[in-house]
Amino acid sequence: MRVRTPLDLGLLLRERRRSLGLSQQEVALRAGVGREWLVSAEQGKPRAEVGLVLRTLLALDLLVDIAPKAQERPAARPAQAPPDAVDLEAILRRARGGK
Amino acid sequence: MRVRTPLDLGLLLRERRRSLGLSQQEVALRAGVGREWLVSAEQGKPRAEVGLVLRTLLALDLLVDIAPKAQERPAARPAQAPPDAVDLEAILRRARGGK
DNA sequence: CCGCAATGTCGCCATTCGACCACATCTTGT
DNA sequence: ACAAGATGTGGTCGAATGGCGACATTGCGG
Repeated sequence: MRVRTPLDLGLLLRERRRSLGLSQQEVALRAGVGREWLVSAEQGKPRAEVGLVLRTLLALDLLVDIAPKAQERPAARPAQAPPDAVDLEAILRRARGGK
Repeated sequence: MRVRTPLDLGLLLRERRRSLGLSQQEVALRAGVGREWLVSAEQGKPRAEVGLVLRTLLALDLLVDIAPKAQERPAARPAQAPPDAVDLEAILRRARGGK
């Protein structure tokens, strides 16, 4: 599922927990968080700590994948090669500072 | 990229920002967070707020996908159909309480 | 060599978090 | 009807958050 907001996250958590037939108590225990925390997390609390969130997802056997948005539509082939489509500065900067 | 811990998240954020040739300042501005926050987020702060994290990912055009861990290896086809593979209770519970 | 932008730290401070306990509902099974 | 479990809510309390301003470094460009 695609997650864009804390709300999405909450719904996902709840649905997954249910589909596994677990109680909030059990999940909270496994994830090492308070039951009350889980309650608000499932309700989409935006200020929950990422650490706890990740632990919870893990406890539910959920994998998190993050990737760059697919390239903006190629628009049926670019007419002329965009002259300054590339940010030279950026590339150089990256090359220098690059790991 | 697969994200399992706040550390992974931090590295991802940093790498992505760099590959886009943006400064922390710019990203922070776009995401609506403090620059200092971004600094620690990129360093893997475990207690950062999910809300801010999601906003930042969005500001970097990153998509978050969460899905159940791939089924445990089918082990070359399960010998006999697992008698109690399904948790009846869970299913019932779900059916009742279901949205 | 100087200056500047980028990155990291630090302290201040009002706000909020998260664990825990107690209660209030609801639902379900007996 | 009653006991038991799940889920939500409210309050307490110590601890940490995130934004901001001020600096310290570093690296590069001119």
